[in-house]
Amino acid sequence: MKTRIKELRARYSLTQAELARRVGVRRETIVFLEKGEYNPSLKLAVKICRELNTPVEELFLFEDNELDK
Amino acid sequence: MKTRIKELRARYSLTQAELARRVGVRRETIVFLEKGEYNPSLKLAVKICRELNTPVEELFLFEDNELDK
DNA sequence: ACTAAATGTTATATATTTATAACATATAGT
DNA sequence: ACTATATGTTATAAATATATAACATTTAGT
Repeated sequence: MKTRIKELRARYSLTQAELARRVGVRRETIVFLEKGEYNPSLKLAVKICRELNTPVEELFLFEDNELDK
Repeated sequence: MKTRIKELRARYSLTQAELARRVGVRRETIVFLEKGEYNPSLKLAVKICRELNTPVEELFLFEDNELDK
């Protein structure tokens, strides 16, 4: 999974720490998410989307073969 | 969290078992999701959305106070 | 070059999702 | 009423997200 969190976060001049604080997780969690190293809960994903004013499908990008099985 | 999975699933005449099969989880997982009893992974949420031709934000409905903290 | 702040890394613990299995109830067709 | 299929329930195990803490590296400002 790829994500545009880092890009959007920069656009709003938010630090990882500040974004983490706003959505109620640890900064390390944001680091892992930005690296695409894990698959957040839907609730966390939606919270981040709201902070970054971006729809879920635009912030989190799945390759096609990642979704079918 | 509320969800319209059950409603949309009915619209497409899919059983829980068939939807589960298509998105690669157990039927029980669909049951729990339809009851809003848990917060799926983003990947699972997106898979279900694709099967039901519905954007994430329309299939999974969070109360406002559920997201801010 | 120094400093402070931001970002990245790693290891371990805890919480929550998901799998599995077995059974119970409901619904529809005959 | 019987049967098959769909849905719901419960308990336990396994997998994975997230928390926590401590430290390392990078970046920006002075």
